[in-house]
Amino acid sequence: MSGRLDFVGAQIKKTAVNQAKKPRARRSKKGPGATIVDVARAAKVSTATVSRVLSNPGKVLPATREHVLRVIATLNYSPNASAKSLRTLESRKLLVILSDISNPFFALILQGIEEQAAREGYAVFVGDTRVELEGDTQYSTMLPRREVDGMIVLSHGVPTAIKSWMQANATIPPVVTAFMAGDERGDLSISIDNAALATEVIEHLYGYGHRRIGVIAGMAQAKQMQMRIEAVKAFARRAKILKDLSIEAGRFTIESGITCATKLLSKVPRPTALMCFSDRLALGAIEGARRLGLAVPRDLSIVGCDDLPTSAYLMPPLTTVSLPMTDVGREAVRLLVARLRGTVNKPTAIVMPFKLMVRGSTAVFKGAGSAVVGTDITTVV
Amino acid sequence: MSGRLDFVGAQIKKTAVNQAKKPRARRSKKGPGATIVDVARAAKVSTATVSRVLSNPGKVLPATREHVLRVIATLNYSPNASAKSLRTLESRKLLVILSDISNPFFALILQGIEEQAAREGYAVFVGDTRVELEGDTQYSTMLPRREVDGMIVLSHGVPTAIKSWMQANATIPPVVTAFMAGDERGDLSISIDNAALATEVIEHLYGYGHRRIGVIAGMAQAKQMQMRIEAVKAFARRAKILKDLSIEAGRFTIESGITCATKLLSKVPRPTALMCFSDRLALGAIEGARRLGLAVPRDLSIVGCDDLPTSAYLMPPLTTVSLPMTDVGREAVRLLVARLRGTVNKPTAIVMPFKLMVRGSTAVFKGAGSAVVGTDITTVV
DNA sequence: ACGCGTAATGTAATCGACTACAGCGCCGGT
DNA sequence: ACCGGCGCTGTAGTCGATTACATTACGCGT
Repeated sequence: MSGRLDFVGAQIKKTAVNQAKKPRARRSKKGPGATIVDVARAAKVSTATVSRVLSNPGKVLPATREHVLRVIATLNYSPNASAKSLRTLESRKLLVILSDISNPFFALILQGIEEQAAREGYAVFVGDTRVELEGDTQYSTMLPRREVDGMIVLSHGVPTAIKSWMQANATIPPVVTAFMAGDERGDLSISIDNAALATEVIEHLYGYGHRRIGVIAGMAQAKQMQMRIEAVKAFARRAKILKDLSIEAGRFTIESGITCATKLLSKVPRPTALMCFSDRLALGAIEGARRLGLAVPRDLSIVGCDDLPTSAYLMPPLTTVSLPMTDVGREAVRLLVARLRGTVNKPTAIVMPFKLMVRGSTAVFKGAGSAVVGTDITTVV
Repeated sequence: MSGRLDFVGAQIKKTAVNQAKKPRARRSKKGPGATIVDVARAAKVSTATVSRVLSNPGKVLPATREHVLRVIATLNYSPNASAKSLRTLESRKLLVILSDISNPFFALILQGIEEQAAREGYAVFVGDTRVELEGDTQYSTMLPRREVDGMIVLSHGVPTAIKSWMQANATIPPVVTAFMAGDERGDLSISIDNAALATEVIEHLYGYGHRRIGVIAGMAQAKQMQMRIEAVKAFARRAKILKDLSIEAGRFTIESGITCATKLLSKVPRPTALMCFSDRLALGAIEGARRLGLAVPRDLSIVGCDDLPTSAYLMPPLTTVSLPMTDVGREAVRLLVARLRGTVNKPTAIVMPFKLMVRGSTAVFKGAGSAVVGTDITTVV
């Protein structure tokens, strides 16, 4: 801190001569790859021509082009990607950071990303931060190192290393956040209206006559979960059921769902409905209820969120909120690529739709401890 | 085809002079990245020293090292990955090819891969071939282009482009196959004993008294599925129930499970048990049975395969075969990295264990059309 | 015949980091 | 005092592809 520049270790010298050039021995038998020089030599053209054949075929005489292509095929040449990106300053690779790839929620987003990226000619890296490992993983260096042209963050926060790197650059960084909220969001974002979502769910439960409602929120520190919680509380306050609202949080796992449900259901009087902020939590909640001898939806209504492909096939089919995971992934790539192309150069927030899917896990509440199984009518698959 | 080398498009000339060197203008204000030259200049050392500070710190005087590190921090320098791999001929990246990332089976393998790769200092690309798109995607060029050092194939086949590239090289290629069987397998493989697996499942059903058994095999053309089918048939032949064995195949989706189950259950006499080659198929089968008014396991026993995290929480909890997806992923990376390091240089096949998890979806068959719900005893969670 | 534009190709600088080799300073031995 | 050796640094060539600029050939108009 108080350090002067007391550095003296290095000495600068001009060293002498430039000895007779003895070019270092070229590796005699190279491994797999033929290089552009090999091709040029074999085809008796210059490397420039070879390069043009591949990236600018119009500028080359058809006869030449075909001849070169034939040589390329013969030598089984494929251009070295590192050399190319070194020269062109772009890698045509994207990085996706997420917290748990084994969670189908993220896997579905990733699928959308991968699909669209492939379509746009980009390859995709996956960085799994394994929850809460947030921040400074090896992945945060990939953007500054130019290993990737851009990145998409699905995790619960933009790594701090990236944030500072972002601030160093005046322009909008090539980073898109998906499913984030508020301050956590980057300049480019794809998200949903978490408040509206949560409101719609609790309205559904309220409309079914539920007044004592429990909320299972995975990872309460995540901003988007806070927004949902706030919305739920706001509704409850308006509906004057705030004192009967209880909230538990943990992680986004089935086990956490069981634990939270168990806690919530041990309250007296017991909640008649649980809203869970993910389908996995809901699955856990159903299991927790089962262990307490409660039947869903007879004794307890449960709502999930995400609408995973399997949720419609649970017993009972899960009432949940369908989120456009795959579309969000695709949209994130579109936005990112637009930014990379320069088409987009100001902050952009895209909000995607959601849809409440009323299925068999919620029912109308009919007074003390009993309910009528509701509405197969509204069921959607 | 009959073409002589009639190519004359290119002319070779020696061109004249080498004009006074006017080095092209260096871009004045560069984007994000400081380069090693900038660091060297700012630190008043050579680029060699900077490079050594980062990759061979022992060879640099501590005072110098710290000084350089300080400059690096100040300039926010991070080395350019392309330049590095161009020089060193390694990228420290791996490619994973799979057929459907949204399938938790693959996602779990990928999780293991990613985790181990990160530990070993490799980053991971995901190539989703979206089933049957097999073969010649953009991903097959990544190895020859040296965009990645190695690859792991989880899909239903090694891309042909890779195969031919592999043959061009004498050595064992840096390619590991996982969950493949027989001829499809590469020189380096991680797999399970599909025959033993299938045999154990059908023995379980047979032991419970089932004689009319249906098999739902996703993607029958995949070698590993054929092996399971063969094993099942072999057992059935020995047990003299071959004529009551029926097999349906489709894809590895819930919908396919429903379809296949519907077909199998419409036979007369109806099978009393279904063995499904994945948990998703099993979930579909349960749904198919439900639609026909059959209760599981009372009217029908169902066995899955994979043991996805959610399967234990279905109603009824699914009897299935637990496969070590995550371990397979980890093991694949270990093997691949060993090959890259040269530790492994001959064909290696690792066989991983599996475990039948008897839960609530199978029951003892008691004569015509009724069964006793079996063995919560054996239930494992 | 001459000049000039244009199309096709070649030449060589360049991207950024790594590293073999060479230079220099210093210490200890004789 | 001199030499050898070791330790730290610097110099410059190299990895492979791209591309600005130079060069040449050729066609066309006057």
